[in-house]
Amino acid sequence: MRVSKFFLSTQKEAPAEAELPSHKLMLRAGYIRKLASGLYTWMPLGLRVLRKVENVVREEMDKSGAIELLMPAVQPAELWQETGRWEVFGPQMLKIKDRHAHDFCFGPTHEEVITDIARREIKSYRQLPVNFYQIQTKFRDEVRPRFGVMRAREFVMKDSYSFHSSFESLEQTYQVMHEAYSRIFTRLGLQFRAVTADTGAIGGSGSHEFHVLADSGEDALAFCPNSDYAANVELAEAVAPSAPRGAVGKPLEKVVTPGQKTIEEVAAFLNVSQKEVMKAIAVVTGEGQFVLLLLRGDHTLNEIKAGKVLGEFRFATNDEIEQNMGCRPGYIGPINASVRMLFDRAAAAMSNFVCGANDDGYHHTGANFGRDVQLDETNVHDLRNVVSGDSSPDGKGTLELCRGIEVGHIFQLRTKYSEALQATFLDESGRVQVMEMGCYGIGVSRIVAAAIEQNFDERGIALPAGMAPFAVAIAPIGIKKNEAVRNAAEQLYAELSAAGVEVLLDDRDERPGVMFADLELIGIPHRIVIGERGLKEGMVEYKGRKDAEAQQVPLQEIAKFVQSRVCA
RNA sequence: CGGGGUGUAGCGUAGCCUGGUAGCGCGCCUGCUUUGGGAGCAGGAUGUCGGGAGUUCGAAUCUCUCCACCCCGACCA
Repeated sequence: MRVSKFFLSTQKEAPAEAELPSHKLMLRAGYIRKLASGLYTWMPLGLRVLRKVENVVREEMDKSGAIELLMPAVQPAELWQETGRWEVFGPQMLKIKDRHAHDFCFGPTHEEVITDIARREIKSYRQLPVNFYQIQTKFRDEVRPRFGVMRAREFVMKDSYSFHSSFESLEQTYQVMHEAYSRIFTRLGLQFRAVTADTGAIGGSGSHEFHVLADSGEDALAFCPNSDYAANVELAEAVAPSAPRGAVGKPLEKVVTPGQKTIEEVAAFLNVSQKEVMKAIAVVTGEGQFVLLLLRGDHTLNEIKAGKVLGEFRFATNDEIEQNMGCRPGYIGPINASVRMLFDRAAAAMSNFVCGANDDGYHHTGANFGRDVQLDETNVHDLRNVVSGDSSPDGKGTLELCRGIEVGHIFQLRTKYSEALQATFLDESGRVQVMEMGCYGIGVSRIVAAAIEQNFDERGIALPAGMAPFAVAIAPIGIKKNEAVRNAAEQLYAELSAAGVEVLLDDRDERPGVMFADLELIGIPHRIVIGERGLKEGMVEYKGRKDAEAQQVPLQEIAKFVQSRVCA
């Protein structure tokens, strides 16, 4: 491709709207342009990158035995009503009406449609297992789209759905997909980690998320460096402290703590560590029950874990706290509280601790279970987020935390959708059985942003070879004026093109600095500079995008030289 | 949806407090010069100052209102 025949649109300064490096760079490099919040045009350059990702995904899916199809983006309400998700999915689903006022949605996902296909097409165990996939545009009306295509409303997703005659078969395909996903992210040159994940509302027995590791990631991940334990912090188990609870050593005292409401303030005021303060969080369940959740002061509540114990819940309002506790938030505590209380495992192991006295402006010190607070073991649960240094649930060391961008998620759906939509088949003995299902998603467009988040420097995008928009760029200096330069550039361009290398010839006759800056910004992995100076010696210059220094290569050898690097 | 913030040329911004001719850098167009790290000189084009209403002799500036966008929280690939 010649730059003069292509469409580059680079900018020196990033629009003020962008925050993340990947978002800024994608805008500056002309990969994407925003149409509206969460809606982006993939410009020619960015589209090439998106297609690279799609192709790797497609190849590996095909290799794994999955079969590609393409479902409509617009789906009728009836199907969603059958599974009950028309209401459940909520405002995240873009609902539309056609000219006959019939309800449709722009598909946020395709379980309903594919299960409808399965129930119509699959009659016999002989047709199972089967794994369908598509690469397609989804729309989810995100509460807060952000970070460019990282969390867009319209995005490209690879979604696949497998159908099985038995759970064992589902587990097998699940494993195959796990391996296929690992190959995909490896081939794309990404640092990633697979973690066990919360299945959320989808349910089922197993779920893994694939995360591209990046400090800007929205998810916190816990992993054990000594074993293969890795889990989303949403799910990672905080095991009970191994040390037994300390002995009662102090008398209970009520101390004045005027204006000291937060754990930080109270700990500093009383000159104790936050670990010695008990945190009380007031919530109200879906049934309207007021509940106090007790955690160690330095820990944070894991709302998903709490939800598993309580069901639906929300944080209590200040008025509700005053009504139930007789004091303002900031001073609530477990002593003499006549409300339901749930203790985190670590909180239950505290002794001689500080807690709110349920009296405005007062806390207790020297509080202890048994003497001051009755502890029923059935009220002790894992309620908190794990922190770095916690024991690994597999007992093989301590946990570390890192951040990740979720780019893939695989689920064992079991029969949730097949049952609702009556996707059944006849087994070997002629009995009607409900199909087992798995589903597997990859955020294709998100991968582009995540990859840039992991591969950039102060000069711009430095994508791994497998994703770069072009493999090689030729930058001839003074192409219009200098015939030798022009000929050498044209010849090399023809030679590399003929060899099947994706090569970009910068024939704009720009100044060197402009070409270099653009080629580095847009993320071309290999650059060949052809100038009058070197040409006199029969040399051209090669520089890898991540190299510190350029090197001189004889013109005669440069094609082979660069090809070996492109393929490497 | 709650909280915070921003809207001035394609991009980045000054001006707003204290009302009076809308400015700068980059980019764009023309010409000449220049060609190994975002060139120089000269000339030029581009603004419903987010929309509407109000106050005022006069509004980018003050008031109200709507809208859009961004950031922080609950969802997800």
